[in-house]
Amino acid sequence: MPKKYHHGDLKNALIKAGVEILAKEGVGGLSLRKVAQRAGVSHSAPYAHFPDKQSLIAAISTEGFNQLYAELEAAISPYSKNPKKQLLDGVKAYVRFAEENTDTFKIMFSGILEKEKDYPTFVESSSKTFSLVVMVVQACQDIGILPAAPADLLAVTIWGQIHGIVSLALEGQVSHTVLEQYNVQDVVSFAIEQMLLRQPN
Amino acid sequence: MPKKYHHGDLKNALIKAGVEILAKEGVGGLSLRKVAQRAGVSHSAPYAHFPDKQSLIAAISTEGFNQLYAELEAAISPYSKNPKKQLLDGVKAYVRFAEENTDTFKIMFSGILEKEKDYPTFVESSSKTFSLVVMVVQACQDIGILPAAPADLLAVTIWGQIHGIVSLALEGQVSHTVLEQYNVQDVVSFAIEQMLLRQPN
DNA sequence: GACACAATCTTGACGGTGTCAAGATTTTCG
DNA sequence: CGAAAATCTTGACACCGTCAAGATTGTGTC
Repeated sequence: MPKKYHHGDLKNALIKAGVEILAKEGVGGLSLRKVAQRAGVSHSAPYAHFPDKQSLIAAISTEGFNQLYAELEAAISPYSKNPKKQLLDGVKAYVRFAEENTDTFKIMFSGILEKEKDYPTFVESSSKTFSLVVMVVQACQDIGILPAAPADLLAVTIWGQIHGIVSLALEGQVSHTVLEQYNVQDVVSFAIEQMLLRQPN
Repeated sequence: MPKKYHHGDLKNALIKAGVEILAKEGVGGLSLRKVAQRAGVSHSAPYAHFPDKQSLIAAISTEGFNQLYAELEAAISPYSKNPKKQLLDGVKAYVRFAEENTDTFKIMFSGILEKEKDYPTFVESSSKTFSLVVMVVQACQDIGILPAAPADLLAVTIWGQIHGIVSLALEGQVSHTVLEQYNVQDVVSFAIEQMLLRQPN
């Protein structure tokens, strides 16, 4: 429980302010000075907690991955005995997260953060999330609805597919021919069904 | 053939300068003023040809899509009687383009351009490229190596998959578990093979 | 409890950025 | 040839990330 001591616990307030600005003004509107102002401190107060803007972005992205992890976890955990539902619901949760947090999603995946591997907590949050995907994929392989293959390789394939469709849709790259008839969730559901093996029942 | 009249044909020189800066300094290093300087004109000369920075970015992205289209076309056209090879080689060309033009690729797909639909030539170039994918997918369906489904829907699925894997890899999001053992081309090839139907021979 | 030290925050400055207005120069065209 | 339009320069503005110097507040030690 962080108590206020000087002005409050800035670090987190700055991250929160960043997320809010991101949601309100988009990636282009995110500046250190605006974040500082929204947190009620002067323009270079953030430098007591983040060495530069990239660092703040890394923190916001990390927060995003933590939230994504939590939502995936929540979508998956009720069905530990039903891997197929885990896969379908997990994917739905992923799409929902991207749609509801468009700009956080962008900042997490669109290369705005330039040297990801310099931020260990970011790397950890992101690979923890990936390991969730691997687990579900593995469970699906065990019951024979996904083909036999290295689980991490297959996981990249599946995650990549969902991620790619969502990204293209977010970019408005898909709209004309397809998205007028289907929405993103539908396209993604279709994609996953294509990957599932026919059950030999 | 654009002749020099005042200082040369700026518009194109600016686009070219932009691509070069992009390749040399990355997305973060791209500024209107640097572009102008590299083209040998003063800092606000670009405003005679582009209303704002977004417009220049749109032009660079459009150029990128034209190049991508050309490379896909070149990879595909020799095999008009072999859709499977068209699909595999097209995908390889896509990955190669992303790897060789990392930052142009980013600018094309990473939401840096904020209102794509305001730039008709951009929309046209991008959807022309998409239509190539649809064509190949349709040809593959005709010979029964891809499942029956609306061609554009299936095309989004496949393009999305390739695009997602490439994006995640470019972001360094995949490295730890997978990319140490496989490279991007391998992962993508694996993904495509998963989608192909077993021939009933 | 006092005091030195460290953490936190403010103020002010620097160069770089996108954009606009005013004016200079050049091309185009009637 | 001359007027009008296109092109480019100069200069200014607000905003940005970042740094240095100093003020303020909390922490740990005797």
